Amino acid sequence: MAVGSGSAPPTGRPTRLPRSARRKQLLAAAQEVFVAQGYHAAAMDDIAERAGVSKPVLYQHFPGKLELYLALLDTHCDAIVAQVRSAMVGTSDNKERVKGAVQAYFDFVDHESEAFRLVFESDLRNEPAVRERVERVEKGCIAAITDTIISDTGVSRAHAELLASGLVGAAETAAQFWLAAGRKVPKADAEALLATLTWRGIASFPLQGESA
Amino acid sequence: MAVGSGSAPPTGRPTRLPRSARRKQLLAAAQEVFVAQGYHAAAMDDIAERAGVSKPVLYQHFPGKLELYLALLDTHCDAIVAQVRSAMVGTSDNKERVKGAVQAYFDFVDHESEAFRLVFESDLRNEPAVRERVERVEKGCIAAITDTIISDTGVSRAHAELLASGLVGAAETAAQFWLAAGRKVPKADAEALLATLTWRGIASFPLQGESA
DNA sequence: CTGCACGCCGATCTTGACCTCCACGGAATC
DNA sequence: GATTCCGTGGAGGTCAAGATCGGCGTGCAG
Repeated sequence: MAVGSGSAPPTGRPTRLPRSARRKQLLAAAQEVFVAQGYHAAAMDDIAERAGVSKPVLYQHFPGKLELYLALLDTHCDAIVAQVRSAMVGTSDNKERVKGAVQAYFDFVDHESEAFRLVFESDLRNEPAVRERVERVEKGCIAAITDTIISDTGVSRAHAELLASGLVGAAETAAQFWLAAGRKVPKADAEALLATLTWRGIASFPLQGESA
Repeated sequence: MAVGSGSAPPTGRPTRLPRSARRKQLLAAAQEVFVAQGYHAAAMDDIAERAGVSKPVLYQHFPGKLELYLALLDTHCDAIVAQVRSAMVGTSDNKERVKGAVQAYFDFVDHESEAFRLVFESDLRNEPAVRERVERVEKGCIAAITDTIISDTGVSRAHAELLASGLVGAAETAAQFWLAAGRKVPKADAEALLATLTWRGIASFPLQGESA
């Protein structure tokens, strides 16, 4: 959208650009198209046109469609995992941890570009490279929460993983639903609601341990 | 796999079949391939070969690849919604309702054919017809739970929907994770664990504010 | 016994999308 | 101010996959 020296006119000056800026612009255009159309429906022609350049330029920056998609994916995969991890290590108050993790999912989904669709709604999970990334995100988030659950409750790893996956699923699905429903509920309220739901669910599990 | 009169030999007599049986066999073969490979990666050749017939027969039974997929999808979409609905109306004990809904998801996922992937992991959400089906499942399950939440807690519809989406997401994600992890935990234990988690989460909502 | 009808298969066509080749235009240099 | 160079643009090749036509063999009616 925002190209350094204004948007590319349909026809006129071909706007020469330094390589780095061009690449960033191509990534932005690709993200818009991939998010809007999905991987398969998105054509390289569309991406090139969206960026205001021709296809060869695209292929001078990325070897192929898959690599372009993976570059985008990698950009966002780290973000959500890092946020959840940071929510875990940022405090020792478990209630705050839950709140932080829920907020991480809502922030991720609330990002204007809707880039979360690349991760949560990818139509390329069969591709091993994509599958690996997506699973790493899910596993990473679950693992972070799992460790916290284990060390604070003492339940078995298998059970802790199941609980963690449940919490992750709640946050993820609710965040997506909140967005799909048009943000009818204020973001802070939605986050608080989900945080309360998940916190009440998990809080009593420290059986004989701390009671909040 | 099991064809009425034994498996189709690689070469021999081409096993003539009545139309109805042939259709069911084609649907079964298509389901296996779609589940294993996803929609895009699945080729009509693969499906035909899996069924032991040639492509023209496939097109004599279904107008195209999309219609074949939709036929499969319709078969399974109703199942999960009906199960969740039945869990809601089958009792007035909310704890049992939660247990029943969780069990519905685990049963759905535990079905041998792994047909749940057609609904939960479809790589064709861009297709409006598919999108409509999948969203109807999600919306339907959420709606069923939402109504129960509203009538038993009195929270606003928007908030109840968010809570319901959270519960649905927890059950769905946990069930899938449980399966992906290789059923390490006995099914009944996993169901009980998730039922406890979600029940504890939702149980104290009646008459309670959100800021604990 | 013989002609007929029907379901099935091998081989083919076509579309559409990813990925490269020949002409043009501005910028730096002497 | 002319030349050379490099990046851009439109037109085309290739290939995979969905969709389809003439031949064949089997079982049945007459």
